Amino acid sequence: MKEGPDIAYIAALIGDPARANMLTALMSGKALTVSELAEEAGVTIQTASSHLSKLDAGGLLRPRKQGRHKYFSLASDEVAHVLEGLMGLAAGSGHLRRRTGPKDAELRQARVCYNHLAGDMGTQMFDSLIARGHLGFDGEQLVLTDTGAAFATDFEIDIDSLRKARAPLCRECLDWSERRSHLAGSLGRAFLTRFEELSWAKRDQKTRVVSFSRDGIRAFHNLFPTGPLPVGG
Amino acid sequence: MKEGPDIAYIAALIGDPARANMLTALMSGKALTVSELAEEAGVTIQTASSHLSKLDAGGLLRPRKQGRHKYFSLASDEVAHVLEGLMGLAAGSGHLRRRTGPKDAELRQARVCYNHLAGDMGTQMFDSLIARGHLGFDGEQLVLTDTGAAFATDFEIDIDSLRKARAPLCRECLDWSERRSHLAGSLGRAFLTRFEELSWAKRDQKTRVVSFSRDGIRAFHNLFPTGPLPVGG
DNA sequence: TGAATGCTTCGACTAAGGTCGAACCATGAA
DNA sequence: TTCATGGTTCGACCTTAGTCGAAGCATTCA
Repeated sequence: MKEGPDIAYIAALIGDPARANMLTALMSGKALTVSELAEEAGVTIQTASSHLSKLDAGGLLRPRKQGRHKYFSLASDEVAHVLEGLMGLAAGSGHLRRRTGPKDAELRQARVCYNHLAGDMGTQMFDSLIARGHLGFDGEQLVLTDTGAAFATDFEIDIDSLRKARAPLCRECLDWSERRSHLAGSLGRAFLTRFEELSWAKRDQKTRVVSFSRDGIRAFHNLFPTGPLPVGG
Repeated sequence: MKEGPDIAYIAALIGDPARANMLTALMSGKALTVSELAEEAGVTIQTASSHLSKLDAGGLLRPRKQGRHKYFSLASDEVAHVLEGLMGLAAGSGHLRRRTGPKDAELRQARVCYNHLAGDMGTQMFDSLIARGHLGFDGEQLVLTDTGAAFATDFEIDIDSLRKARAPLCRECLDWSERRSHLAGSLGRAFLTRFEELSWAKRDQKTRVVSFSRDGIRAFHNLFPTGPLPVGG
């Protein structure tokens, strides 16, 4: 009995535990099959199939058929963005899903948040970029400075083509585990991609954990120092 | 069975139609009593009370007692932001709640979106500010330019004190009815407040409709022209 | 053609939770 | 105190929808 978009319909879609698990899994940015998502959600394949068709009907997913597999990914950045926001609210109200096993600690250290780096290392990177003046705020809006553009270019990230794309270059993303910001947007993704290219880190396929090698960690801290600035730095 | 925040819990809270109606009503930014929210949601007071205590437990609301009334408002900007996002997804997937009555048209023209102006006039204002160079993008990040700051100051908006506050100055907000951007953030609110101060517009108490007077519309279009720019403009 | 794999559909069961009437508390006014 | 009003709590009802077994398509491979 009212005006406006049916927010309850979408929220109810996300509000089922099994479906929420699937969506969370898809936050990694990867496309997953029905059976993988069933496993992820802890339900049988039949139920998963039913859930996925509902999510699809709600426009939250993008399905693709390949042979006898059916792959699902999130429909858009907007969907991912809303999910991020919900995670923030859930973490804020102290509703963590569970705190079992070692995976949780790893997740807090470094994980993928829709293709960019989140967790402790994500916020470290963010803080360092801010401290060096590579990122700045214009009235709380996150912007890439000139030195920041040069820095990224040095790291072999093609800023110009990122700027041309429709997607936001840099966005601030609130980290649910740290309750602090990290870098999202196409630049955030580009950084993570470079880390993988350089074999500094690789993503776990199933858990969103990002594991850095020893050399990777060293190089990372070298590139994104967090200590006191050197004079003139 | 997983890591991370319990997104399903929050989404399920929003996912009930009655609760979603209440939250939508609170998007006006006003604090409402239990009975008002019950009316808004179309349920009895008992059920409303039960819903509200759940929403409160989930950290989505901020309750305040005054005498024998109990007022609820949204807990934070973050909550409003997530709700906006959900509206965008719902509108995008074509799930409008209903299209009855004249209210819907009025809502599309001008409405309140958590204290800033949305709808057709909201996007007009946004487009005009962009076209005049008062707002700009830094890699798709919305920023207020120097001329924009001067423009706002001329309109008797105290930019400096807005900048000092924690809240973002200007944010891009995707409009569910227009599928285009309008201006959110503290600057967006300041503009709407000025419109009311100048009696250009006033808000309907119950429906989020913002109705402009004839003079108000004229002044608005004068201030935010959308046609071709005058030479040298 | 047949077998195996991946996914969908159907139907029946079950549990969760939204709903309201009725009674109960709290505040404020007379 | 007594009454009226605003909210909350309790209990019973009942719809909704998540769940899985079983059967049915579709695709690939031998």
